[in-house]
Amino acid sequence: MTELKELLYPEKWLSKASAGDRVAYELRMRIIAGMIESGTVLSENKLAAEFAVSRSPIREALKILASENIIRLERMGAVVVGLTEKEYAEIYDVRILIETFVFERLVRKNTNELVMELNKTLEMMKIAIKYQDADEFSYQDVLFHETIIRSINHSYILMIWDNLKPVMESLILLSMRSRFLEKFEDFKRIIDNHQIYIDAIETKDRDLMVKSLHQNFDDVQEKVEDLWRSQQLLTKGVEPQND
Amino acid sequence: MTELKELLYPEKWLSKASAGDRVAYELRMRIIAGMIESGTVLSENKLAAEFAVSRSPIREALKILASENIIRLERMGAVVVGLTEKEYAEIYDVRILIETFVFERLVRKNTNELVMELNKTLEMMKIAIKYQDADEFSYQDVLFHETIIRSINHSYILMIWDNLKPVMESLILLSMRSRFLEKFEDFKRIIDNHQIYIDAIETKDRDLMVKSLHQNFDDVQEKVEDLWRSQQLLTKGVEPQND
DNA sequence: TCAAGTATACTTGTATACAAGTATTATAAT
DNA sequence: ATTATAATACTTGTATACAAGTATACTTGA
Repeated sequence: MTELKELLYPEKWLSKASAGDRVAYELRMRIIAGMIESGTVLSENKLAAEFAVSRSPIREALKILASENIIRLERMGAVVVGLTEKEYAEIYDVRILIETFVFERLVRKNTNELVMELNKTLEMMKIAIKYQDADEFSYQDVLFHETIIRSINHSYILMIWDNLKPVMESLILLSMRSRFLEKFEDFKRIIDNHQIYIDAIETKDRDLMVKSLHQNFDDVQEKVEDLWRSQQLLTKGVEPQND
Repeated sequence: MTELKELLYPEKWLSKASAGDRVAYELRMRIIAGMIESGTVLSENKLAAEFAVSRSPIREALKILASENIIRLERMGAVVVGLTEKEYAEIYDVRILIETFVFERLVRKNTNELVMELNKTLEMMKIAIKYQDADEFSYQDVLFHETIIRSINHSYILMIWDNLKPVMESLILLSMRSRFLEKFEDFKRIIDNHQIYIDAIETKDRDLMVKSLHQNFDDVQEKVEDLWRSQQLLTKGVEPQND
């Protein structure tokens, strides 16, 4: 059985996580990065051997990934679904959907506290760029959006975010890591765009918000499409499976 | 330990379900019906004894309910959150959100097949009323909306529905059961309203759709608020807990 | 009486064992 | 050679055991 070599997911983010969560985080990264091909059938026993844990945490991890639509639990084995262009577009849809919903709530609220919090996070992002820390940058980027979503105190919108967040986080991590190597100049634009988002919230300017929201997603999307294209080369023979 | 007396969730819907799923379905019904008060701390061991199964399926059930926001998994014990007026409004929000999204997709598609399917389901609902079968009526009602949502083939919108559906199903079941006893005349209006929904899809009339959608939710909401009021009397001392 | 420490009865997370079911492969009969 | 049947090597779901951690109650000391 293959030993667990290198972790894609930042280890320091897992300090308090259970074995099941660790496996879920790591498997998710591998699937989204294309290291595990679409269509692969995962066996609980094999995974348990590979990750050197028992079946209990593996089952937990598979349940989590299934709820995120990354794998499909079938009678025999968990089938990797992965993210095709279709899924990227769908994630995009849902993000637009919930963030515009949140914005509609925000325009009727006092956003001073939120704006302060977002400014803080934005400063953190700048520091992360300065020290070329892609993981820290990704963390703050995800936190930025989560802060906005949490601010309206809507448990069912938060539920949607909770389901989407792990996949988003993985996408952003992979996107930012490669960008720090290849397209470092992108980050100025990303920072600017987040500033526009803050301004939109502060001035309650819907149009500005939508503009920056789309730009923001395109920033991740663009890189992600590259990612997907390179995946496609690896997995060109695999049949896309739909229900 | 208390033996499992009477099941709130229809047994025949559980034919293929695992023990964990059964427990989840039943616990969900009890929580939503107010039989288990908000704030109650559930113990895995006690539940295992009560449902006469081991801790494994209980853990599975608690994970499911936590992902639906019905309970909160804490360090010691699972705390019942339940549904207050706030949560009802939030569920309503999300339903409006996803069904309007779905409708926007539908206006650009051929909906002949869907409309036929919906007509079939509507006929089923009429039969269920004729034979005063509240559970069957609820089943078809939930199916009606699920059919619409599935029709656009959007896995991430479906993901949201999958998370919302069990709670919706429970709400509708409870609502319809009491209505069959008390307000039988409501059903004509409900049927009419579903017909309007179908017409809206057929003619791709946005305004008609929104109108019927809101009416449809109000139909459940109304009864549900009664339910909540009666719950409130039972649990008036319990502090509502928010994070 | 009250504070501090200790014992105990919980809790969760993980490992392991087993039963029941399902594919796959091998064997036997035509 | 092909089909039917039986053996096997998987699979999942559930029960149980155990370790480590946490709250509660109890005891001991002043």
